[in-house]
Amino acid sequence: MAQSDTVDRILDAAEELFADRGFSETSLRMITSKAKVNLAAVNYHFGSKNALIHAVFARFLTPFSATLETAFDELEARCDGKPPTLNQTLWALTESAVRMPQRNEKGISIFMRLLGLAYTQSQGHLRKFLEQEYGDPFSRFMRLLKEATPQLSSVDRYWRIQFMLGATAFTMSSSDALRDILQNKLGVETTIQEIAARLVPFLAAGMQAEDKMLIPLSDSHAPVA
Amino acid sequence: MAQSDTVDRILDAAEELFADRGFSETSLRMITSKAKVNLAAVNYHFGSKNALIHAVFARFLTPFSATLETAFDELEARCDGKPPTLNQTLWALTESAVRMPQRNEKGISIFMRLLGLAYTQSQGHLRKFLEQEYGDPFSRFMRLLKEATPQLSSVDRYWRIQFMLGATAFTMSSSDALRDILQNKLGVETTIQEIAARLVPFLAAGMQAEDKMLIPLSDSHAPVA
DNA sequence: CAGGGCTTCAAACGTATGTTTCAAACAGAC
DNA sequence: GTCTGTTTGAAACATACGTTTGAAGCCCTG
Repeated sequence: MAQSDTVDRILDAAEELFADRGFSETSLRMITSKAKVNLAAVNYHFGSKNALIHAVFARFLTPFSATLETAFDELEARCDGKPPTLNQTLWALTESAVRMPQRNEKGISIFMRLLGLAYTQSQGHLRKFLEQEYGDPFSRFMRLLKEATPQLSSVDRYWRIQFMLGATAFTMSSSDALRDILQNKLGVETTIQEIAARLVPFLAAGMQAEDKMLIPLSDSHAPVA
Repeated sequence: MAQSDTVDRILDAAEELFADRGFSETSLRMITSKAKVNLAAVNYHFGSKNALIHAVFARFLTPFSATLETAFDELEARCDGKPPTLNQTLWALTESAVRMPQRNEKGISIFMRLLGLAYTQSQGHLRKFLEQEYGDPFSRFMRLLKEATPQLSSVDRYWRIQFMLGATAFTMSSSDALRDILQNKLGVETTIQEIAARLVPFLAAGMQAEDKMLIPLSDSHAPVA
């Protein structure tokens, strides 16, 4: 450790605590004591708690978005001209995520949980930050999805993308807990790769569902009270 | 207003603020000032902030779980003997939710968001409360899902249920924001009923997806770093 | 109208938070 | 070794929080 590793220790501790407890519920004192650094170190190195949150995301998202862009480049080159299929697009994303160099065994699942929290907790500053810094690869992914599902109307596609995001973020964000439950109930071990292998076909099938299911909701029974 | 409506005003304000900002991010002072009641009223009427959170959930969930049990009763009666199909089960749940008497125009979507938050934010006390008070209808729903998908292995079913929960909780939990985006981008209004009408076929299709997609993830490219 | 149980109110309490301060410790260059 | 800029340290700051207090107000019964 030629130069101080204070910054990394703070990031490690913050990442884990944020993932476990959310942003507002994690205090700087928890972070600094877990990281075994002085309380003031966060404000010294990052400026503020919000800036620390941004840094936690940036440490993962910056290399990830680069990997993702490369994967999309390769995919589009391989398909030259023709738009990639839905499955190809989803797998490009999934593989990029799974193949990211991971800091520890928790790796990707911690980060999925953080992404889920970012989407869920209102935290306006985070939303703005992510949009600003990583809007491009996201837009590109959206464009690929659009080209892969030309049969869908814009509105249908929009909602189904939200459903995919939800299933993914939610599952990955609690995958540790879910894996534990599965382990206890059915005695089965599950890797994050296996979860992805189950998730992608689920998403693809939902995305390509045929019917819109226009059964009127409000008229099928007499209204209540 | 024969007797004071303080309790209801607090519940209304809390419900909306919790849905907008989350639990930790909503202070009692925000709630009481929005409800135009004294700060101490919350602790007087409910005992604590956590108890207020429980009360907000109970006000909706108690009648809802009753409605849901009835819907399941009717469904099982209609199918006498044979297990209800996946679509029937999902629609029984959805209709019960949509047909709940609603306090205002936001109605169900506020509550969906709250349910999503309950699942997402760690809030141990809430988890415990919900499990204890409303675990039965939830277990019944799970049993129906199991009987409706006998072709799935326990493990597959387990994960796909998680995917469904995720898509639902996530979408509902941010449905206001999503609707706003849709409104701005495509100029489309969307009701919660329409979202449900799009979500259910997505879930059903995903739940019944054929293949397990056993493409090995790690071998399709050279590993990174 | 007098009394008593609810309910409201303003104020304060203790605690926890994010942030700032400023002196001490440290590093590398000369 | 001394100096300079960077990093750490203990302590304090101001603020916001959930909760408690005790007096005042209210409404109904007798």
